[in-house]
Order: sequence, then C-alpha cells, then structure tokens
Amino acid sequence: MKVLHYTIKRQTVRINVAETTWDLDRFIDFIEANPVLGFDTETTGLDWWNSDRGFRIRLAQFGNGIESWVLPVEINPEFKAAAIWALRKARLLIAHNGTFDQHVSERTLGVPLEELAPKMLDTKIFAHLVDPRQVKEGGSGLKLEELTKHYIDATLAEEVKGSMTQIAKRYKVKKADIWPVVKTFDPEYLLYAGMDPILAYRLLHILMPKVPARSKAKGLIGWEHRLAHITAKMERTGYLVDSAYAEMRIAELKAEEEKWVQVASQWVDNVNSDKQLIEAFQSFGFKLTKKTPKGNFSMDAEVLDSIDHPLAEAVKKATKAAKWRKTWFEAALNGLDSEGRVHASINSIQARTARMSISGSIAAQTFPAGDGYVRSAFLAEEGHVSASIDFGNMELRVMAAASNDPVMLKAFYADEDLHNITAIAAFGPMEPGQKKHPKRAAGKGTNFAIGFGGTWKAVTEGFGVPEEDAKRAVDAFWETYLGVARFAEKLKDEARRTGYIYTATGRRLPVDRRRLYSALNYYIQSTARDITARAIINLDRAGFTPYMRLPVHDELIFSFPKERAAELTERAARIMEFTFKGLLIPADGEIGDRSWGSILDLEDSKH
DNA sequence: TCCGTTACGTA
DNA sequence: CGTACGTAACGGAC
Repeated sequence: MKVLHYTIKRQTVRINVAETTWDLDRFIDFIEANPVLGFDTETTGLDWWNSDRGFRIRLAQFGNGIESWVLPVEINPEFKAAAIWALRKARLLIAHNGTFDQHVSERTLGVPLEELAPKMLDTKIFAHLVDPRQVKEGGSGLKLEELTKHYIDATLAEEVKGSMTQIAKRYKVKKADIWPVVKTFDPEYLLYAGMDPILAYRLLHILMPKVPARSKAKGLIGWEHRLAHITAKMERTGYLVDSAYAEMRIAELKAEEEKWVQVASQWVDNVNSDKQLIEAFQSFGFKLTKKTPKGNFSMDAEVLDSIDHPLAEAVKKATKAAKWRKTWFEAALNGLDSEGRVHASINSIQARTARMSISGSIAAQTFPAGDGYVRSAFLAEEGHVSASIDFGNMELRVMAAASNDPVMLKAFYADEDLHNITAIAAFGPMEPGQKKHPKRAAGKGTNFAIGFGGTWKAVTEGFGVPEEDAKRAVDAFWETYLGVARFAEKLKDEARRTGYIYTATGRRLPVDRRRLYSALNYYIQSTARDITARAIINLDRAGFTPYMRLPVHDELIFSFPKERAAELTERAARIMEFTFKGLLIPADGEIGDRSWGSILDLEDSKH
C-alpha cells in the first residue's frame, strides 16, 4: 500500500493507494466504517459509450473528508470486484457530475444507473441550487476546480486540479490526451485522483447548509436528482444516426465550401480570418464602421450583407458550409458508438436559470430550425417513428400567469392571438375580417423582447421592425399589460433589496443589481424550464423514458413504435401539459416518419 | 498549447 | 437596458 499526504488548510489528509490484494482488507474496513462516501473514477477519456472498443476505467476512488482510497482497478480484477462491492455497500455516494461516473460504473463495472442513481448526491446540483452563476458572472462556477477554489482552498484548487496540466507537460502530450497514457502509479496522478472524492465529500457538507430553505422545502434537491437520473437514461439510450444521410450532406457541403473558397482565393487565402477580410475590404475602398465590443472592426453577417462585392458572398457561403458540416454532421459521425448511435451530454441543470444544455455529438439546441436539413440525420428506432411534443407559447403564458395580468390572461383564455392584441393596443383595431393585424410583427417582437428584458431597440434589431413602430408598441405593451409591469417591478424590487428572486419552485436566482431588468426574464425562463423538467419527471413515472430522446427547451423528442405513435403522442402530451397558476400551458404533438427531420418537413408542420 | 475574442446556431 | 447556452476558428500569449 502506498500512502500520500496532502495538507488542506493545515489539516493533513491521507490518500491510500492499493497496490496488492493484501491491501483490500483495510479498504474493506474503511468502506464499512464510512456508509457515506465521496466517489470518483478516472478513465481513458469521456467516451464512456465506447467501452467495447477502447474506453476503460483506470482508477476508482472512495473517500470521506480526510481520507480516501484509490483502487487501480485496471491492474487487478480483485480491485475491480472490491470497487463493485464498495459501490453496492455504500449508503450514499457523493460525486461531482456523478452522471459521468454512473455511466462509467455501468459500462465498465456492471453496476447499472438504476442502482446508483437513488443513492447518488451530485455536488454540481447542490452548487447550482446555492449559486448558479459562472465564475465570470461573479459566481462560484460549477466545475469541481472552481468550487474547490471558491469554497475550500484556492491554493489547493490550483495545485491539485492544475496538476493534470503539469503532468501532461511532463508526458509531452496535450491536456486532453493525458488520460490514457499517464502511468497508473504516477504519484501526481494518484494525488489528483485521490483528492477528488475528498473534495466532493467536503463540498457536499459545505453546500448542504447553504441551499436556500425554500428550495429545500419545495423538495428541489430530490427533484433535480430525479431529473438528472432521467436525462442520464436518455444519454444512455442515445440517438440512432442515419450515417448515409450525414455522409451525403458532408459531401454536398464540402463541394459548396470548395467552390466558394476558390472564388475568395482571388483576394484572401483564409476566409475565416477577419483580419484578412477587413484588410481586403478596406483596400477595395469600403468604409467599415461597425465595431465589436473590444473596438475591432466587425465582420459579421450584417456587415458582409452590406458589402456589394463577390468576396463578401463567397466568404459567407464558404464559412457557413464548413461550419455546418463540422458542427453537426461530422460531429455526429465522430461520436458514433459501435451500434451506430450517438450519446449527447445532457447537463440537466446548467444555465443561470437552471435551463438544461446539450453538448457533445448532438448539439440539438443549436440545430437550424425551419426544416429538417440537420435533424434528418437522427432516426427513430427500427419500426418506430419520430415525434415532437412542444409547449405552446410557454414563456408568454408563464408571463401572463405569474403576473396575473388580466388583459393577457383574457387573451389566452379566449384563445386570441396575443401578438395581434399587442399590435391593436399600439396601432388601433384590425379591419373586420382580418386575421392578422398589419403590424402584428411589431406586436410579436414586443411580446418576446420584453420577456427577454429588452427595450424597443431589441424589437427593432431582433425583429426588423421600424424604430417608430417599435417604440410605440413597447410603450403600448407597458400601458396595456399593467399586471406584467407591476410583476416586473416587484421582481426588480426583490432583487434590489436582496440580490435574489425566488421562483414558484423555490429556486433562488441571483440578479446583478446593475441589471435589474433581467429579473423578469430569469423568472420566466427558469419557470419554463421547470415546467419542462416536471414534464420529463412525470413522463418517466408513466414509463415513457425508453421513448424519450432529447429535451430541447420547450420541446421533447420521442421515438415511438409506429402502430402506437398516435396514442402514445396523445398520452405524452396530456402528461406534459400543465396548469400554472390557473392558466393551461398546452402541449401539442407532431408525428413524422422515421427521422426527426421528417417532422419539420411535414406539409402542415407549424415549425 | 492555451485562452480571449468573435461569430453564429437555437429557445 | 437584449436573456440563456455550445461550437468553431483565429491569433496573440505562453
């Protein structure tokens, strides 16, 4: 047995590293004496779905606040058996981003998600309930290193968590490539690995009392863990990829890119270099004016659109083709497992407002809307069809219900078009027989922009509404929806006094006092997220998880057996819909063919 | 090799 | 005084 020591704030912690089977007696004693354990794994990478072709677990670590054990499970099957035994023996397991370690445990140790999730406490969830802000927003951050720095010891965070960077340098590899090559008994690696369960254990005990009483009273801790378990099951299921379709699009986009790079090459040798483009356009005599926040000349789509020169068109088309190919189609193919599926990483609680995010091989939340161009690369199971169920007007309905605004509520109860209502308030009534107000766009832009915390400028820039119309519509909004105005003021006042607002689910959201106008948006966005989360949890209880593929903000994507698709879509939509403060948030389903994209290509699709 | 900046896709 | 994300790329800093 190897023993390492490290000092956290003058307190010595001990890391035991098992070297031979004889060491396991003491490991077993430790586990039996500690029913609540910090837990972590070290692996060869992040691609847990490739456990049948190269992905391996290397170390399994267990610990309390002052002592941990590192089992190099890769060198000894008895260590592996001991790790499995410990996972089963533990009453509670504390891990940071425990979802990853659950996937690893399932795929490499055979201990399924269903067994670990009920006793897992994830410090990322606790950290988010205490302070959801990123470090650059003035918060604690959500990564283990950031939390260690904020709550435990800055030096420790730098030394231990930064040590993998140093190790990578020593092995002369990139930081991302160190995981499979670092030697099992490299002392720095063992220290890094052995500290993680200690840090997770300590963090939980620091964070637990800081979780707001209202969050605890509303049961948010248990609720978020259940949600994380369900999204982990969605990750495990993965999404079937139509490789032939992706390959076809890749070839098409490559040809497109080459064509336009060729055109651009008369003037620049790199279409992605803003520096070269600025020089080129200036040399042609174009006067650039738009600046970036840092004061450089801007070279975005708006600027390129305004320049009447073949280079501008070539740059737009070449860069777009390259980006679409790499970001969506090649990412999907690169992430394929041995069964032709990709596994997204669903961060069930991520944004300031707790919105979920999806990263990795299916950046679903950034897929181009409007048609099925990208989504057609993702398929329902054999014999299944794709279905999408989304909430209708969720954020505006939340705004209406939360503020109890009589005008807005009346419009929703009477099933009237709220964008028309806002347009009428600003510009007068519609002609008899008209379905759409001639200035409905200004009404729509205003309704959305206000929800974002915006002003008339947002309506102009974001929705292409003339300045005068935008100003008039925004003024009319606040004069018409007095309940919304009062609610926004109430939230601002709460934020001004306390630095926080609370949502109906008991979530506490910090609001920067210099940006009080964002309080309304935080409330709405976070409440909408919680309504989606609630839907996911209720669908899970009703047995729908095997059919669920991805959450996309106000929409859930499913793979349903073809013959039962209509019935299941209807049942799922009824489970999803929710009455928030007396107002129904309706859910509506659409069924396509095999691919996700086919839903958007339906003739009568609302997309 | 890392990181800040920029651009751009979504709700 | 326009919210929240993730990804790709450049180019200067190390």
